[in-house]
Amino acid sequence: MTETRGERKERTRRAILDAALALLEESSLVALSLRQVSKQVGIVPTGFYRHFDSIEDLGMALVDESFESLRAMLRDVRQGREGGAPGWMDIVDDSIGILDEHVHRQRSHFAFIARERTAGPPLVREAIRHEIELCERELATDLARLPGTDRWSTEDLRVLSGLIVTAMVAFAENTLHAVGRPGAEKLVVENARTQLRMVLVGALNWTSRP
Amino acid sequence: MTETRGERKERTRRAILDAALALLEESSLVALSLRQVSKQVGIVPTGFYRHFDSIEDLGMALVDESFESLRAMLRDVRQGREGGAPGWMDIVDDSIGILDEHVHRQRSHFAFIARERTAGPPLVREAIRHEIELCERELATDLARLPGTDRWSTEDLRVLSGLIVTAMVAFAENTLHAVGRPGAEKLVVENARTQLRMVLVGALNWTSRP
DNA sequence: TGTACATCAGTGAACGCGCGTTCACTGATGTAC
DNA sequence: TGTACATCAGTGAACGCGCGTTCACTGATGTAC
Repeated sequence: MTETRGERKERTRRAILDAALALLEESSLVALSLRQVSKQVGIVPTGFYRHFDSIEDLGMALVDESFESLRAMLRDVRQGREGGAPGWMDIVDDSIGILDEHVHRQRSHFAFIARERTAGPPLVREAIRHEIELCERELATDLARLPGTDRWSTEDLRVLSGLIVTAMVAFAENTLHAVGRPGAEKLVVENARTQLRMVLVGALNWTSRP
Repeated sequence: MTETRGERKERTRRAILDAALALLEESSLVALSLRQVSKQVGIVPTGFYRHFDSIEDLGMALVDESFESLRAMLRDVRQGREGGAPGWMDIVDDSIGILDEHVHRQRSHFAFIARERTAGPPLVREAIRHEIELCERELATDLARLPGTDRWSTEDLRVLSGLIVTAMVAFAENTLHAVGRPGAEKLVVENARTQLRMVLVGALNWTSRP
């Protein structure tokens, strides 16, 4: 034997998560059955319970790992910005490029979040909402560190972050919808780029009320 | 008899739509069963087929009537702007106020669209996407009529419309989430107001590339 | 190293339930004459 | 106005199916001595 019992169990767990992610590109958590997932994995339905209490429980695990990979991407975005002080517009272009690439590489994770954000079981919806709020907060902190934001109140920085995150969520959704149609994909990227530039022009000309 | 057969049929159809809307505040189309709806209406399951071919068909009818009422609201927004030339910021305040009121009055319609936009059956998703795109186009036309947009390319006007519509969709979703918590509701409105102002500051300082 | 026992991932049968859909029907409403 | 027939919204029984969950199980892996 080259594999311990724990490793084998982890492999099955992974297979369940992957099977669910694949099925969830077409369906939604609330319409996904434990038997569909088990069948896809190649285990008997009752075997599912060795790994998760319910489909909703599995959904929570998917939220965790989706945002783990998203956070890794956001670190990339920040890191790409360190050393050197590129212009605002370069930041926009780089960030959108990285997000675009990440959506393609983690397509099923983004499809999952986009869908369950509004349609998932209440606990899953709440977890996703919470994670997105954390992203907004982190973005606000980042923005506060950039030069030129001294005239901004903390409140306005958070509002701006909310706007940017909303636009980026929409960008990710549009990218998913355009996947496989190169012309459409390029248009979606251009669209997001311009939108973010518009928001930044607004930001640079903004002064928080006293 | 005071009611014709056609009137009675229409009344049942209306009851089915209303029952579905009520159930869909909690659930999603793909998890909604014909039997749940029939039970709520008080007819036998097979009676459903006299009015709709399937749950998906019922969903398409709900998309139609949701956007019909949304369009009525957008007419209000435009009308409120006629006669007199209020400042940009007044337009923002008025528009958000009207949208906010409408979301409250047609809560179930908005909840339906928010959910099925990403989670519905493919045909329903496509129909909603199409309707939202129409809204973007109409907004672009409206913006083109306003003074100060002469330096804008047609393309940039559409991109700006997309950004505004995205922000308004997010606003409607946030409002739904905040319903019943007055403090949160007020915050959501303030948030949307500020975001739209930021976008407009960006717009007023924007010049399309030659 | 060998043995005896414990753990536990995955099995397989069985259950009651809600599902969509079929079909033949009923009886009030509508229409033609 | 009265009669004979057509329409059709809603009924009710029946079907086969996939569902989540229970339970007792198997047999390979892990552990204690």
